[in-house]
Amino acid sequence: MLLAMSNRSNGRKPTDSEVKILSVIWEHGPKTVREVYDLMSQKETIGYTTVLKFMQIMTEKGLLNRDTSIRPQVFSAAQPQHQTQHVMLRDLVDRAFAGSAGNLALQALSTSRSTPKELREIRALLDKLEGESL
Amino acid sequence: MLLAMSNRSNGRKPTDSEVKILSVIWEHGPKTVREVYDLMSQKETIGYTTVLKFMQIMTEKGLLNRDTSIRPQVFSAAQPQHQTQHVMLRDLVDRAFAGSAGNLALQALSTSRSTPKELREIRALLDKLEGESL
DNA sequence: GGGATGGTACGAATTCTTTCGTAAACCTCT
DNA sequence: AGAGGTTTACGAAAGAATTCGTACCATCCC
Repeated sequence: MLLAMSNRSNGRKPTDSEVKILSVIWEHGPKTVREVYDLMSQKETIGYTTVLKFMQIMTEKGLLNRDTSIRPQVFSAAQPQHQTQHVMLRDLVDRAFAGSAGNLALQALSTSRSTPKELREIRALLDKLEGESL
Repeated sequence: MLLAMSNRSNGRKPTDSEVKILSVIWEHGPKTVREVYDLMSQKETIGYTTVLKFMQIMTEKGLLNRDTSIRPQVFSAAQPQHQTQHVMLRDLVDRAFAGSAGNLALQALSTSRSTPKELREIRALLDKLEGESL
């Protein structure tokens, strides 16, 4: 049986800004607002309270969890990275690739370099998928 | 040598609504506003003038071309489908997959069924890519 | 030609996203 | 305890994207 959706975020894809913040946390682990701000401002100009506001909104939406027991509050991703990626991928596949994930994968591989390791992993997955469909 | 970008659209990714309209035209070929509207309203509730407005904006942005010589004007995609897909893919890879297209492809394949034909094509592409990197 | 029908342009309201100022709350240090 | 610095909450402005009403224009048919 399915779990009721805990809040309005789960099915809905995060906005561009939300993904930027999630990326920081995915890469560096749970962080305070200031830490996220410091990391983000290396790459772009953004205000501290802007980052704060996003993280508050994301907490409301259920994209982030926060530990309010300690003082600079620490925020972590509420959903596993792969799950959020999956939501975004599905959205893109449906909207722009007529539902064909295979076609999307094909384009992704053909238009940008991948590492040999990734290529091996994909081949292994392919072996597995084709094995299943016999 | 490179062509100057004809307008502000080319590097910028289309909005969600714009992609919906592009998808219709990609799938069915050049269409009038009414035709696009008819196709879209099968799947969702949307007003005729809303669709019209989008198609006008998209024409300004250079996403669509229109033939004004005939009366119900016919709109066609100004960019090849794969190019627009590429822009969106790159955006997603950069924002949510830390730049790794291979990782994106892997997720796309593992989370949704692909047809045997697609799998064969991907394998062929893999062969080609790995051949190159020797 | 003139009214009916359908197409096109325009402008504006609405909603969602992004941005940040300001002030209140909290913590540290003396 | 209180000053000074940092963190958090709040609200609202600015900007984008979406939506549609209304009015103007073209075409078709009598």
